[in-house]
Amino acid sequence: MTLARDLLGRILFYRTAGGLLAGRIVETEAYTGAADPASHAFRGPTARNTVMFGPAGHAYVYFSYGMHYCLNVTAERPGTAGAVLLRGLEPLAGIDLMRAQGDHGAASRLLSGPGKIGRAFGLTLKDNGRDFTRGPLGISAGTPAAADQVAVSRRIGISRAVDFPYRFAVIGSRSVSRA
DNA sequence: CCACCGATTGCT
DNA sequence: GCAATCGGTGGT
Repeated sequence: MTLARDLLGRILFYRTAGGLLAGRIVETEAYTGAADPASHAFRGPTARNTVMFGPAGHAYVYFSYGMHYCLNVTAERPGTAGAVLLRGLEPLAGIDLMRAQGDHGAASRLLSGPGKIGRAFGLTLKDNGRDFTRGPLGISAGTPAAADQVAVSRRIGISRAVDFPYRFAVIGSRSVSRA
């Protein structure tokens, strides 16, 4: 849970063949396990959510609505499910490469949503399970968001556990998926 | 094997 | 407000 808040302000990067892609994390959501009906891990381990039950600091990527790939950072120790969905980032590097994926909107909106992050970064299931401390995907320190810059609210797009205050966003950022 | 439905997005 | 699009999941 604390990871979701702590990731705000940090830098997600991806070293691709074409160049470096990077963005400042400004919106996240926490998902846990058996105590969280909205989590993919709620009903226990399955082929899809295996990574959520593994060690912290790995990428849990899932295919959504038949067309989007969404990225999470695992948050707990082996055996305990937990992940943080990255929902919004402010583009920092590789904006031209992100646009090459087909989104030609304003730069500040290229990564304003979990599906958009997957699209701009070219994420697929090949990225599922990647270690953020090793390999092309990583997270660097950045400048952590101050407590008074963080808004806590309900998660978006779920139908169960709708009142859990597990969404964290940097106040005022134009790269947050929605107000 | 089959039917349901979603941690979304973009257009009407 | 709603269609697009399809694999994961759970029940028959």
